[in-house]
Amino acid sequence: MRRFPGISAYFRQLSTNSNWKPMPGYSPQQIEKKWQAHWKDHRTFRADNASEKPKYYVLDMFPYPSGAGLHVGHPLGYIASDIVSRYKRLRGFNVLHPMGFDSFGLPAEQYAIQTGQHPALTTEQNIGTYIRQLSSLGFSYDWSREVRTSDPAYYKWTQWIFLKLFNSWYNLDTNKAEPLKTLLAKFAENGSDGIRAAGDEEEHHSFTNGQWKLFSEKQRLQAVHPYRLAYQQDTYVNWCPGLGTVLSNDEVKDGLSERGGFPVERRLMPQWNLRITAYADRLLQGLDTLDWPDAVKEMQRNWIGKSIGAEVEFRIQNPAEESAEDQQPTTNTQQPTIKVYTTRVDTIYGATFLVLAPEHELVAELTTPEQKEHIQDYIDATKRRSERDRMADTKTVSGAFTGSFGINPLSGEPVQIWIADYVLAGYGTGAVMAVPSGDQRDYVFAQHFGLPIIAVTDAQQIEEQADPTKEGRYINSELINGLTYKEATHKLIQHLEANGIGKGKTNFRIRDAIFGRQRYWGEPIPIYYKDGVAYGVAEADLPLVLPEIDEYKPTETGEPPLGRAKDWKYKGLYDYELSTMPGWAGSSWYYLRYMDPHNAERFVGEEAERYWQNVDLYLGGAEHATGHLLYSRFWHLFLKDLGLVTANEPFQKLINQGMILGRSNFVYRINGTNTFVTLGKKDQHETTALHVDVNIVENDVVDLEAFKKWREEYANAEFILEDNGTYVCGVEVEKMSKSKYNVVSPDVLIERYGADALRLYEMFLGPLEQYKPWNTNGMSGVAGFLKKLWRLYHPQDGDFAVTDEAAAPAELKALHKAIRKVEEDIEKFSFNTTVSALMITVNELTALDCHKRAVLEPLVVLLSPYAPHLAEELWVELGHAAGSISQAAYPGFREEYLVEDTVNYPVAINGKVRETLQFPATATAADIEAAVRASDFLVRFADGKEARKFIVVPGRMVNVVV
RNA sequence: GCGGAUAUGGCGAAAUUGGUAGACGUGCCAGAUUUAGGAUCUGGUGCCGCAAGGCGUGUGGGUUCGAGUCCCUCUAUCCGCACCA
Repeated sequence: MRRFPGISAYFRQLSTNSNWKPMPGYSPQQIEKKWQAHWKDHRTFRADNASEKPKYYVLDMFPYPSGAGLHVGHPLGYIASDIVSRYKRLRGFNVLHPMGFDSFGLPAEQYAIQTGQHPALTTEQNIGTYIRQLSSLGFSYDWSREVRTSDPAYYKWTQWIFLKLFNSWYNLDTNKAEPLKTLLAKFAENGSDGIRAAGDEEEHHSFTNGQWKLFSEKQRLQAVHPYRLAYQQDTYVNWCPGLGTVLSNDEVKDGLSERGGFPVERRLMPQWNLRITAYADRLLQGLDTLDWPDAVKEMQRNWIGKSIGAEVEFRIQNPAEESAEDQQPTTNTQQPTIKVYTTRVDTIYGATFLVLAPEHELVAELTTPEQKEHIQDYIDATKRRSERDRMADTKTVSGAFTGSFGINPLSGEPVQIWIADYVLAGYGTGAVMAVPSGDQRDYVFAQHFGLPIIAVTDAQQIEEQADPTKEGRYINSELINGLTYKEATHKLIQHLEANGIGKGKTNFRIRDAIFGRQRYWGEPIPIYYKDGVAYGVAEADLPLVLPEIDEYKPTETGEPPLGRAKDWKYKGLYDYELSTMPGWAGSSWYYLRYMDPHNAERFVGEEAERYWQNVDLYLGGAEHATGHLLYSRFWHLFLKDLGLVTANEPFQKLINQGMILGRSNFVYRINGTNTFVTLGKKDQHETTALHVDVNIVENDVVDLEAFKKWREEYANAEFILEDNGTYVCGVEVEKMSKSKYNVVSPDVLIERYGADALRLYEMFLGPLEQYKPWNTNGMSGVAGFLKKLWRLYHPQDGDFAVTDEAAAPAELKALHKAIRKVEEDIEKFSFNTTVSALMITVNELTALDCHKRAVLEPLVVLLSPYAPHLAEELWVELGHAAGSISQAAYPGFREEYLVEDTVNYPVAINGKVRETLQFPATATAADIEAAVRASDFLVRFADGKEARKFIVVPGRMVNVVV
């Protein structure tokens, strides 16, 4: 075989051969289709549920299949997870890497309302598009495990878990969820006495075991209901009239629905809830065990919002007492007290008034006749203000005096009782003791309404604003004067508890999760009503299949769409619950179903669950921080309590991939004309910037012919060009969206450069977790890298020509540098530097003109997670079986190849580099010091001064301190 | 207001974790080859300067022989929460 040096082969062929063909080269389009088909036909990436190998579970947050398909931003995380999967397979792990679809959701239903097309149909089509696009990227998913949340075989188990929640209660003594039968046993034995359960204590009625025995079935169920972990209750909800459904807090942004942007209002409605509050503390504790981004953990901590403080009861002063001057608080009277919650009980002597939420139940009772009209006006005004206004307006001070007084339980002083909307009904007790000296809101309120402000520590500076400091010693505080914060808090809580006027108390901000949507396209809640009481559908009757209806709107009477289902009754007798589950129901446990997706007997087989346990690496967007990621943890903890899962947490390591932003291009139309002026000259005219489709722009230069064809109105457009005759666009980075014409489709890029190039480029773009702009220009760089790589294996005429010669030291060094770097970086999930390392290696090997198997075979293995199609192709050309590269041995690096013969040492005086000296790599620090001392280096630069010390950094540099 | 992040060439970025800042890629400049090139190859490219040299990692300070990296200050941008007592 004759060899020509590289490129000239083409031209020789051209000139000597009249019927020349294009130079054969790397053609990803053929290679990629071939290998994708092979992987699919041979089920190359099927994972076994039993193996000698250690398991590794890599999961992407599964997508909602939207109609628009994927743009280049979507696959970013999928590419990273696929690289990890393939890498871990090479490192000897049994890898579970599945994909599925979160296929219930609002867009398909909105589309159905508009067009009458069944959401199942739309969803099915969209999933088809997604699978085609995902497959064309060459992901190593085990497609046999695909799940879809809208599949009855899947949501059967979503409903099953709901019923488990419905049939469980949370025992605070054992600190875990238990089946209701343990509760029923307690009722039968001691009645409701001594039961400590999660939930609203006021809803838990008290009865004796004797009464329990006499209860009817209905009475029993009613008594049990408030203990259930899935329960129905009148709840203030975010009602969205535009969508005709309630939304969870994380589906509401700035008072508008996240989907659709419709206004949202507060409304009291009967709702199904999940008692996530029972798990608040455990959800908080568990965060410490997780390898998650700090931002997400912190968001969850804030969302849970644990605060440690105290509840204090303020007695209400009788009108009669006012004159009687009865200084001895009589605790035996049954008169109502006002319970407040505070995290700063130490400041109680500074509590100079009380503020209740306008919705507080005692407001009516406390309002004196003189104040009645005033208070009613205030309450009405509050109601009129939407939630949104209330949030936006935190500056205005407003409130109203009830006319009544309470008594500060420690100072004994009477304090005015006010209402104000800065106090929230839903948090704590809906009432606060106002300490103007220590809390800025109270301070502003006190100033505005002329209420007293009393300093409580000697360190407080309160002339202009409240001072919440915990420094200093207490003053004006009889019982705790002279004490520090810690001592005072401790002493006060003891005092309160001893006198029955308060107690230490921990509060959480997190609310129970509302679990019903008045919508069609979701899992039916498996509940039916008999005699006005909710019953769970029997397990044997699951799944409760979503019935067909004629229209996807609410009924004329305002019932949810399921009210339209004909003859839809349990056992033909009982009405079903008409709301469906929220979007997050199916996604709260899908990671478990992947472990054993076809199991018809159980939500996940016991053995499969014990083997896979939980997700080792979870990739997805940060937008799910307080929604999906919290709900999943809650469900997992619950399943753990029932002994149904093994691991403590569902997702051990989490990475949030950053968004890829669009790079929008602009053209500048001179106002009132059809003339467009290039960026460089636009300042000479009055112009309007218009988005131009990035697909007809190359390196920010518009293809003017394509531009004229792009839109009819531009067909006769005229242009003022740069002096070099091109039209240059303006650039801005924005979110990718159709309306900005900056969407880049992966399909087009795969067509042109291949999936391998796209995968590499997305990783090369920058750190995975960062937001970064897309720029198609860069694609040619990685495409060039792949061509260069291909040419290492096909140095002439495009023929495969790898030799069996022994590798030279320089070649081995290039290879092993890459092996080490690639391995180090992928363990840190640093994909961009990994790709760079591969590029450098190929550049080096090209420069060395290396075509040797000893180097190129390990290189293919190294490459295979990143550019799997090309790697498979080369692997087979190297003589291996098709599809076997995923079982190849991962090359280990050998230190000895990396050792340098000589090392260049920059020699610096006082940190300033003066000269570079060369030493053998084996030289020790002492050798180098001696050599520098012996050289004329010091003589030349020391200016008569002596070297004070030598700093030799092995392999790096020498610094002489003078 | 509270919390989390980020800041390095025209652009995306790298820096063995305290040791010659700007690797790799793009873009740009020059050259080779080609009828042509959105092809391929070679060289150059942080800024100022003809050069010697000087200056350079958001700002200002500090520690150190030596700081993109550690400490303090301030600023800007992004994200999340927001009257949570």
